[in-house]
Order: sequence, then C-alpha cells, then structure tokens
Amino acid sequence: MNLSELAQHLDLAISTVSRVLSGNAKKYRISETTAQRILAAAEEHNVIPDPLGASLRKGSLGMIGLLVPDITNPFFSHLARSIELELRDANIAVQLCDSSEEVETEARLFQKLLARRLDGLIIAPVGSDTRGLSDLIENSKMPIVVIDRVIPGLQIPSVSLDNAHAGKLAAEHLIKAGHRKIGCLRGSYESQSDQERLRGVQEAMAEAGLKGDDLSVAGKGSSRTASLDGARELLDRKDRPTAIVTLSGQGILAVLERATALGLAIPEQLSVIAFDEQPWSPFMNPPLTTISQPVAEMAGEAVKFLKAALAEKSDAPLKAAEKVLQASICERLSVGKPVISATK
Amino acid sequence: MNLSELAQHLDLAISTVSRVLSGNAKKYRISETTAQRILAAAEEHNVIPDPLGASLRKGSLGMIGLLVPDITNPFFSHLARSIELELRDANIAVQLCDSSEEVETEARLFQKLLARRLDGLIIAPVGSDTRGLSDLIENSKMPIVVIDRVIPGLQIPSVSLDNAHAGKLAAEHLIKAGHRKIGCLRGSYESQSDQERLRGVQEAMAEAGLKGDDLSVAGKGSSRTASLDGARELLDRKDRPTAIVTLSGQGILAVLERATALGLAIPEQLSVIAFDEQPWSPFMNPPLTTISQPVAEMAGEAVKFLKAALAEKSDAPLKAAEKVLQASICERLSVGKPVISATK
DNA sequence: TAGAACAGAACAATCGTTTGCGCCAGTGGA
DNA sequence: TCCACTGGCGCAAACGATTGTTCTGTTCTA
Repeated sequence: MNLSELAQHLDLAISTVSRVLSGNAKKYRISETTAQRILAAAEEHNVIPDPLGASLRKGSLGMIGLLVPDITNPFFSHLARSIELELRDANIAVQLCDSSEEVETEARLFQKLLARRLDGLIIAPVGSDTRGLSDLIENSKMPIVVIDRVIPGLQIPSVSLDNAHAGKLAAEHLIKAGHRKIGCLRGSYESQSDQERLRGVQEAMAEAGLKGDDLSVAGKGSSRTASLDGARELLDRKDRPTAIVTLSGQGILAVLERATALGLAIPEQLSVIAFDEQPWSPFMNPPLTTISQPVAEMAGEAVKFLKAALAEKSDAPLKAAEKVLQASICERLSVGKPVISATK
Repeated sequence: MNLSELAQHLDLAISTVSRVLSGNAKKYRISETTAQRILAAAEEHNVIPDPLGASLRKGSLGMIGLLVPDITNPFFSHLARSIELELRDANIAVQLCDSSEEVETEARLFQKLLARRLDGLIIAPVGSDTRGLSDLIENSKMPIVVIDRVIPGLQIPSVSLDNAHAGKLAAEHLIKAGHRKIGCLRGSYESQSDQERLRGVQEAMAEAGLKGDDLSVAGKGSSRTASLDGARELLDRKDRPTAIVTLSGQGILAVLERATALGLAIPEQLSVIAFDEQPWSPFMNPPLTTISQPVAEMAGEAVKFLKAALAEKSDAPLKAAEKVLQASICERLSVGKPVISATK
C-alpha cells in the first residue's frame, strides 16, 4: 500500500499523509488529531513511503558506493564494516563492489556506480596506474573519497597511510636486529602503497649505509600463485636475503609456505615482517612481527570526508583534503638475528 | 543531462530517445539513422538514463540486500565476494549490511532493507532464535534466500551446511585418534549452526559409546573476550578435555591464546580442530586441522535460488527449496594422540 | 486511384513522492 | 462590519524514465 492509497482510504490528500509520514507534521501545521490518525492507519496497513519516489523527487538516493580491491582481504573487510556502521546512523546505505584487484574491472565498476547515480563513493583504488581512474573521477560530478591511496594531481579528499614511513619502520627494525640483506615481496605490481612501502625500506637501508643490491624485490601479483612465485624468487638462491618484508595482503603466507618447503627455520634462518596485523598474527608459527594500520580510524576519516562532501552544494568543485595516518609495528618472534652467513 | 533535455536538443520525443538508449531501438522500429544520431549525441553529452526513473516505472531497483552477521569473518567476506560477483553479470547490485552478530540489530537492518524496497534479500541469520526474523520474513513480500541456516516452518529457499555432519566429522576424527574427553567452544550462544555442529559431536560420541559428561561445552559469545572466557572455562581445570573443537568464527584463536598461556603444547597435550578452513590455517602453530565449508558453492546456490525467486511473479507465494552441502575435513598437525591422563 | 499495410515517431499516462503555493474557515482587533 | 491573520489542508507541478496507443506519412497492392 502506498501513500496515495492510504490518503484515499483516509479521505485526505496525499500531501498531508506524506508530510506526516516524513515527520514534518508540525512544520506544515498538520493538526495533532490528523497526524495521529494517519500514523495509526499507516501502522495498521504497514505503509512505508517508497524511498524510490522520494529519491526521485529529492534527487538523492541515500546510498553510496564502496569500491574495494578485495573484500576478502581483512583490511578491506574491516574497512567495509566500519564504514557501513558509521553511515548507517546517517541513514545512508552502502553498495559493495569488489574489483578483484583488476584495474579494468575497477574502471568498469566505477562506471556502473556512476551510472547508478549514487550520492557518493568511497574507493580504495587497486593500482598506481591511476590515469584511467583519475580521468573518470575528474569527469564525474560525484562526491568521492579515496582511501588507502593518494591520487596525484586530483582535487579530492583522501585518507591514506604514510606508507613510506611504514616501510621504513619495518626495515629499521630489521636493520637494528643486524640484517644487511633484505628482501621484499610485493603484491600487485601496480599497487601504489606497495611501491611507497618499498621506498621506505630503501630509504632506511640507504640511511644505514646499505647498497642497492642488498635489497631484492619480487612479486608480480596478489594471487596465491603469483605470491608463491615471488617467494620462490626471493628464497631459492644462494645469496638469499636474511629477512623478508611482505608488503601487502597475504604474501606472508607464500613466504611461510616456501620457507617451510625449503626447511628454513624462522626466525633462526629467516626473519619476516608482514603487512598487516591480523587477529591471528600472534598465533602463527612463529608469532608474526607485523606492521599495523589503524583501519577503524581510516574508515572514520573517510566517512567524515564523505559526509562533508555530501553536505556541500553538489555543483561545488571537489575539495582537496588529505589525511595521512601512521602505522605502528607489533614486535613478536618472527624477527631474529641474521645467521652468520651460513651460505658463505 | 537527462533524456528529456537530450530529446529537446535533438528535436525528438523523449520516448524515442529512451527506446534507443535502452537498446530497444529495433523493437520499436526506430530508423537506423535516428538511432545513430541519438547514440552519438548521448555519447557526446555523456547521457546515461537515470536508473531512478527507470526503477520507479519498472518497479524494480536492480539491487538486492545482503545481510551478514560479520563481514570481517572470512566465511562471510568470501560469501559476499562470490555473491556480488555473480550478481554483477545480471546487473544486480548488492547492498551490504552487517548486523555485528546482534539479533536486534539484525531485525532493525532487516526492516531498513524492507523499507528500501529492494528486489530481494540474501540473509545469513545471526541466531537460532529466529522467531522475530521469521515473522518479519513471512510478512514481507520480498524474495528472500536464507544462507547458512534453515529456518524451520518457513517456506523459503535456503542453502546451508549439513552442520551436524560437519560436527560429527570433527568428533569422529578425534575419537579415532584416541580422544575420550572432548570440549567444544561455541561462538554466539544463539548460533543455530553451532548447536547443530554440537549435536553432531554428541552423536559421534554416543556412537562411540562415550557418555555425556565426557563432553564439555563453553562459550557465550563470538567476541574475543567471550571466546577467551570460554577457552578458560574449558582449559583451566584438572579434568580438562584432551581435545577441543571450536565450532565457529575465531574461537580457535582464543583456545590457542589460552593454551599458550597455560603452556600447553599442541598437539602433544591438547588437540584442536577448528571451524572453518582459512588461507592461513596451514601456517598456524601448529598447522590446523580444520573443517572446511564449500563457500563458493554455497554462494552459487544462493544466487541461483535468488534469481529463480526474482523471476517468479512477485505475488506468487514464496517457494520452499533447500540445498544442503557437505563439509570436509583438512587434516594437519593440530590433532594427536591424547596424553595418557597426565592429570590422573 | 483508393485502400491497406507498414515504418517511424510523437502523445500521454504512469510509477510514488515531495513541496511551494493557494484556498477556506475561524478568530481577534479596529 | 471589515480586514488581517493564521491554523489546517488540498492542488498540482515537479523528479526521470518506460511503454501502450495514436498519429502521420509512404509505399505497395488491387
């Protein structure tokens, strides 16, 4: 049953019913008796104003899109939960899209989200090759918040991690433990955060007086097999690094798998640090030293930005705003002193 | 720019533009030239029909709701990803809702989803106390598929795991290894799947001739602290079980944490089996023996049911349909022979 | 050459709300 | 008595599409 039927049934105008049901009764000076009558009837017949009509009229859907590379990645699922929770109170729904870490899929989904004319969008971009995405974003008049990445040259709000600092944190910890040869396992080749983290590692090594060829980097994808290939590349050789940093996702699992296969003891023969901290990190074999991101805080900032953007006049130009958060290190048992060159 | 503006600009009727842009040009015998002209202009001015108008007219939103207890739980995030992926091809969007494993929140969200007049709903209910939910579902005329649970007495499609069988699988494995005293850590007290799994464990024990007091059960919640309390209840006593089955979620982490604190070696002094299989299960300390659910398959079946329900006439009664899938066991190193009663 | 048949496009109703404005009836003041 | 004011509500125009029906020309047939 819809408003007009209810109105007819009560012998009132639709407008009156609408005003009462949308909670604007007194604003429009509907008498208390009439209001109660409508409320009671609505309750009885289970009448809820169809948001579709309202959306059409108001030009706002009450829904935003959330585009993530992989909802299966705990970082993003935590993000999604926090975001949905926060927006719920503002009566804003969240449409979920998963780009499977594929740049083209991401672009396609972005278009779909645009076509749906959502009120806004929170996107955690897949890759660093943000040209395509950058164009799409610029040509869209939709409030957008970028999370987990900064897109250079784009005037939009973003909340991200200081990835270089995070990488540095990991490397400094290893260097302090005595490591000189460090390996890094990238996730997707295109991931900008991985690149930044890598840069942080390089900086730390440079500051410690280590040369470029003390660093080896591998990994061309975030799938299990790609990660395993990368792990193999790092570990299956004579001059293998004494410590590995896995820069994202579940790369750590590949490193552990390969190390197990090679019979390498951790941390005696190989030290590892993993991005990101997970509930099970303390229970891995060995308990993992990890770099931890403030996920909930990131979600909160993103929502704050988004709400601000939604409050703006829709034809106002996108505002730039940048929030950069810091990672921290969780020290456990997966880092030890390097072996005295057992391979020499 | 919308269809009517474009129509005006081209000096054509809105209807013609609409027919072309919705791909029904030839069905309505629009001439090739006109069609091309419209297509070109639409491209140039970036005109996409607003789905809102279309939805209003067609009475369908092209979107379903997905209501899960905890998107952070890998089981549900995998589910979400599979579902979103499959529905994407049918041009159906997914709205995500997370009930935080709270029955009241779940009910509230359910109402919200109903109010949004989505095309359908896939719900993985939180608890076994499905009375409230059951009423809500019955009174709604929305196509609904229940996943991960069967709601008794309700004529709607559901896809679930044979939880009793899964529990039996775990218990039989332990019994075969020689265990006589088994403990189970529940997640939420209300979780129906946990109860079923528990029933399976009991059955297996009964069949092996074990008595009721050989089984101890604990756990009143899925939060970390609740799980820890449960783990403590099971492990901090003289006659503690020689083996533990964690019936859901991340209970296994609590057991590991408590076992570590007590200095219990696994599997020498304590055997464990965990629901569910995870990517990191092989890399835990020790590698975990787990019960694995066919997540992707469950998602596929749910989507199949949902699509069927969407295709039905909307005023047709909900059809019952039930798909029950089987779990399997992944044997690793967390199960061993029981200690010869070190506590005797 | 009239009539049918058909291609091509316009008309207008419809989906369900929201909201600016106008109408009517009391009430109080002058 | 007349006017101004206000409380209470209805009217009707949006919002943006879809689609059954109708209208106008052609072209083909008899």
